[in-house]
Parts: sequence; C-alpha cells; structure tokens
Amino acid sequence: MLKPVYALVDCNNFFVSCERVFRPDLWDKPVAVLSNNDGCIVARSNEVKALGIPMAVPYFKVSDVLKQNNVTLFSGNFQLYGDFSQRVTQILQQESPDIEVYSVDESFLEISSLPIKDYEAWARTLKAKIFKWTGIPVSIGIAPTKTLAKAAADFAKKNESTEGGFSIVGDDTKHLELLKWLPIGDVWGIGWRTTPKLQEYGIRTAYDISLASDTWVQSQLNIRGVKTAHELKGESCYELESNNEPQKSIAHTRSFPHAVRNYYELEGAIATFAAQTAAKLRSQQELAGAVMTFLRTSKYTKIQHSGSHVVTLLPPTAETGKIVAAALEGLQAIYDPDFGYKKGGITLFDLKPRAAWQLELGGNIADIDRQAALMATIDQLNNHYHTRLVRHAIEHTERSDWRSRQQQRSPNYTTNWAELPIIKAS
DNA sequence: TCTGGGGTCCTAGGACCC
DNA sequence: TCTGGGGTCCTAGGACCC
Repeated sequence: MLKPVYALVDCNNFFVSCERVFRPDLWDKPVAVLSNNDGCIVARSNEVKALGIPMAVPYFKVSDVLKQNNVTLFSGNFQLYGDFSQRVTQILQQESPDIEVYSVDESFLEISSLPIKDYEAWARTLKAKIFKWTGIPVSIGIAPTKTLAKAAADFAKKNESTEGGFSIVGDDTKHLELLKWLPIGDVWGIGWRTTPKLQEYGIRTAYDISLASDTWVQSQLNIRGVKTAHELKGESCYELESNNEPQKSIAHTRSFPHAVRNYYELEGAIATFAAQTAAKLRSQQELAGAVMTFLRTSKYTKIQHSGSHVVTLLPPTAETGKIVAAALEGLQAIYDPDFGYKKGGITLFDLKPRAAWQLELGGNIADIDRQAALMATIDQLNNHYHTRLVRHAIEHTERSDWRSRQQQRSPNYTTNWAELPIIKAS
C-alpha cells in the first residue's frame, strides 16, 4: 500500500478572480466582493489585502478606505462563481478520479498512484492548464496529509518563488520549514477561539503544537485537535471524503436589510426560504423528515431575542406545499410581535433518499407520483427560466423589507443567455 | 429523607471550515 | 443607517433508567 499523497488545489481570491475574467481591465487593480445585503467583504484581491482589509469585515467599517483607494466592488454573484467552480472541478476530475471537492474554491486530490516524477513541476503544469481553460489562478500544495497539503498551498500562495506549487513529499527539511513558517492560527482546524488560548502557552506555530503531547492537546482542544497535531507531523488521520455522501441538512437563511416586525413580511420570507430548500431537496432526490424555522434579532443590539421551532414531517416529503406549511407552523410558534427580526431562515434535516423511502413505506404511491410530477414540472420551468417563475402565492416577492440589497452585482455572464458578454468589433 | 454509580440518549451551544 | 451564508462535528449537561 502506497503512502497517500494529497494535493490541495486552491483558487486564489476566488470570487475576485471570477469577476476579473470578464473585466481584464481590473487584473492589476484592487477589487473586493461583498456578501449578501452588501454586508461584508467576502473576497479580496491581493491589492485589497495589502491595504489591511480583513476577511469578512463589515463593509461600512471600511467603506472610506475602499473609496480612497479606488477599490472596485461587486455584490456577490454566487451563481457565476458556482459555474466557475464546476469548470475548475471538471479539469481536476480529468487529472485524478480520487478527488474531494472540499468547497467552492478548493479540492483535494489523492495522487500517490499517478505517474508523477516531480510534484512541483506537475503542479505548475496543472496550474497553467486551469488558468488557460478558465482564467482562474490557483495555488497547489502537496504533502502526505490533508492538513499539511493545506499549509503547503498556503505557502505556495504567499511565496512567489514557488510559482504556485509547493511540495514537501519526501523532504524533511521542507516539512520542517513549513511547520515553522505557519502561524498557529492559520493551521487548518485551529480557529479564532483556540488560537489565543494556545498562544498563552507559548504555542505560536504549527511546529510548536507538533511537539505537544497527545494528552495535553486533548485536554486543551478535543479529539480533532489531537488529529490535527498528528497530521502536522505527517501522519495521515483524515482520508479523502467522497462527495457521494448524502448531505445531512439543507438550510436557507438570510439577514434582512432592516429589522422586520410585520408578520406578513416574515411569512413571505419564510415561505420563500422553505420553497427554495424544497426545490434543492428535490434536485438531490431526497425527502426531509423535519423542518426547523428560526428568527433572531440583530446580534449587535442590546436587546437579544431568538427562537427556533422544529416541525416533524411525517411521512417525510419533498413537496413544497407541505414544507412551506410546516415552516409557517414553526413561524407561528416563535413569532413575537414585540421584536424586530434581523435574520431568519429554515433548515431541513433528517434527510433520506427518495427511492429508499418509497420502497420502505409505500403509502399512496399514485398520490406521491402525482405530486412528484407536479413538483418536477415546476422545477423544470423554474430551472429553464433561471428564476422562481412558478411559486406559491404566499411567497410574496413584491418589494418587501426582507429582500436583500444587491447594488453592484455583475451580470450572469455564463449562466443566463440574456446576460452573455457582448464583444464589439471596432 | 438521604444516599450512590453507571449507562444511554437527546439537545443546545460552541467551534470550526470556506 | 449599514455587521454573510451553508455546512459538519464535538462536548457538556440534562433526563431517564436500573
């Protein structure tokens, strides 16, 4: 059995890079992408990082600095980014069938069985191909564990001399160099909460924690912390995860641009969220066994209030009508007119594959099939028109307080015919 | 009324990731 | 005025049982 070799392919400044594909004029200019509601910064070009703008900072806190430095802003166009993500993934799938799509902008490959002589040369070739075919720059880290591969990709991204590819496989010197270079807070699995705690004990780098004993790490962190430390030493604890594993929950939550007190408004929002999750559920051929509705006031005000309520779906279902009804039942249970709500959402859980359930419980098959056909038709229409053309009346979508702001969204260049870029001959 | 230990199961909240 | 969204996993603590 070969020792595993993991490659992490990480798209640089992903959302910014997607926007730049269609705006080459911005290639070397400062660019940032905003979250929903244009609330936070969720992607920054190197130029913006150099200004000291941190990740996920609220936009209003840095709007002055951004203006002074002529930063071009985009509202998040997540449909566009999803499309680019798929294009990059397709290229990686050709490279190796052993792939885990870890997030929208990162994938792990297991490459020990590939005939590669020089891992860094391989990485640079792959990087060039991805850039040529999609316009997205990537960094690639190669190591005997996933945690080290993440660190190596980080190193590649921040050190130009690597030309975007860094491998520590079979090289103890580079392994050690990487550990000593990596700040403890940048280790995969060590977050903002535990970083200061570890620093108090003098643990400042990945190297420091790789020296700590299992019992000590377990007592300060948890079992995952122990695994992380082992992975840093080069002992693989996390395998490639297949993307075939079914999801455990589906959520749709939104912050509202203003506090919403009106029940009718909240009803429209919750119904819309429920319908959206139901459509996603169906696209995955699954049924939900429960739906949770939640509301909360702003996290940043004195008065705090939140509530959630779970409604069981028996039998499990993927029908929009039933899921919306259950979500609204939850809403009624938690709604309190004394509060203005800033955020709300729904989560579907106890998910099960549709096929398995039908065999197991039977039920009225004819009725289920009729409903399924109706849902399929609605999904087809909505998918075709890339909009929620057909919907329940209660999902009122007229101008409402809860609708997100998106003031600077770029066109859906690649997923909507109407927004295709136009090249003018001159 | 006081005194237990040990086991399981469930849930809420926390921490982490991108 | 303005502070993201969608996930997973782990743990502590409560409820319950014997």
